[in-house]
Amino acid sequence: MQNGETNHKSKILEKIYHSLINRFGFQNWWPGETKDEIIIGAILTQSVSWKNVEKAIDILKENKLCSLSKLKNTDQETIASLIKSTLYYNQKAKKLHNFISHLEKKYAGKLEKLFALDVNKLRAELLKIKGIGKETADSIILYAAEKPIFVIDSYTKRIFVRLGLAKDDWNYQILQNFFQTELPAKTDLFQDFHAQIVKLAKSYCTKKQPNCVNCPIKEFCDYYAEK
DNA sequence: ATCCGGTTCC
DNA sequence: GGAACGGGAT
Repeated sequence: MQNGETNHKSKILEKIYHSLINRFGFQNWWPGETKDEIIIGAILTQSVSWKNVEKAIDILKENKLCSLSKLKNTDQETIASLIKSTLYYNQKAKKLHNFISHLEKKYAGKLEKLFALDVNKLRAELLKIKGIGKETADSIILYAAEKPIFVIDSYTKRIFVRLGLAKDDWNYQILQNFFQTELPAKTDLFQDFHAQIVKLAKSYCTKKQPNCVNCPIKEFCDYYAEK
């Protein structure tokens, strides 16, 4: 049985999530896209907005190159030239190749083989690839492999520090443990919760001049209470 | 702590 | 036209 404190936080998280859903509706993230596209998107979106990524994905699609097998046979310079909109295009072209060659070497190029690993092994495996950090690994696991792991990003940290549920010095791992301790390990829930967080961060809980008055979860928020 | 180096918002 | 955006490697 859980102690009172843990149970209390679970309840608050649950209320927060339902308030978000009530305002924004269920966020159907990465619907209808292939696993390849999700992985490519997860790498390309590092440190840039999704707008930049969409442009690059569209161009890759126009060139019939938006799959891992196609990118495998495309040289880095060509890939880089097509994904210019994602800022660090040379690095990212290399990262895409790193992912693909790791998959080739250890999993016969088959995602199903890689994704057959359990969550922890899969994460460790992804983190071996140069260019795949925690957030990218977890995004791939949650949205492409469809296994329950809670994705942390700077939005998550900003929101939950403002709420008063997290401390400013919590690192990625501590933050992730917090969510995974307090929430049931459901893929659907983790996928949508993260999407709701992104939605809130962009629409209300912005870095500068957040729109607290109209925020759907202001009633739970220390930051709002202190204003 | 700095590099990477396009796009968006003011 | 300049700041802000913000993940990963080193």
